[in-house]
Amino acid sequence: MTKIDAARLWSLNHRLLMSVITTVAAEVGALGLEVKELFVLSEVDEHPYPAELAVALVMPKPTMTLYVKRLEAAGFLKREIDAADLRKHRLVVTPAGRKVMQRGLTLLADAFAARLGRLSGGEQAQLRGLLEKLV
Amino acid sequence: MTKIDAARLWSLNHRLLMSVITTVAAEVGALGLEVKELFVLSEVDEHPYPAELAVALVMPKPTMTLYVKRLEAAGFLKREIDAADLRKHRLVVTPAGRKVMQRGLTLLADAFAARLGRLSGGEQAQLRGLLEKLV
DNA sequence: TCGGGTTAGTTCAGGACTAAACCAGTTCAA
DNA sequence: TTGAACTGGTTTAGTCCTGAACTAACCCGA
Repeated sequence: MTKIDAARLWSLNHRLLMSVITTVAAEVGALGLEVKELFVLSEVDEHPYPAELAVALVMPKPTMTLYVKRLEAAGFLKREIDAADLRKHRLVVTPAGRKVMQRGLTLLADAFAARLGRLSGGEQAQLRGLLEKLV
Repeated sequence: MTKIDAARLWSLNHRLLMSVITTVAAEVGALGLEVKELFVLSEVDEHPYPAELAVALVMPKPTMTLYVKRLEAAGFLKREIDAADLRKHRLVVTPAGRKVMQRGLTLLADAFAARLGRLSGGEQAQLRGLLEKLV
């Protein structure tokens, strides 16, 4: 694979993602959160602190502060002070948050699945395996 | 593949792209353009009008106006009025623009290739085939 | 040849994002 | 047990981006 081909590949991938985001934006918005907020919410279980989330999702800390604040205001998230380290804000997804999260992820997955539908089951598994090696 | 798995797959992919962007941002910036500007520039040959570019790259028209303006100011792009339709601005990549574009794409491709290096040649070909079916 | 509907591109105002600076709590060497 | 260096998180201030509204040019039917 030549270098320019790799760039082309990258570009293809980027366009795919942007396109999927814009198609679900309206429906996800109806749930009361933005697509990016949905991504944050969906990683809280795995990375329950803002700083960890920022690293995991490749975004600056102040941005994460903002998202957490919004999600908390919307009642999708709660903060608790970590007894072991008083600087840390342990994040907990509320029941309402969990419900919205699952609906949102379903919407997103449906839109992506509409694209994935062009692939066979075996190909989907392949793709997953390849991406996991890359990240 | 369940619905949540599809969302997970999407998330993996997104993270990969963001991560690659941030790693090349500094080097590409040294060339005198932003990563997103590079993407615009690289599609000008194929889509020589701002409106077409906006659709192709999945971004709003006002944003495209801004990028074209910057690229033009930097001397990487020229506008010509289309004789057949006076509303249209036909875009032409200048020699300087072409040089920067190739260097930028190489940087991007190298960064992506560094990730791709984790895959065998056969796997890379697989990935390419899968993504092309998806877009 | 008029005029309603459409498209290309821009402007502007307001919202989204983030770099820099900051405060508070933790850690650890002296 | 200090205090210097570090980490978690927020605030501020300013930049970047985009939805809405606009102008100019095109198209086409009556």
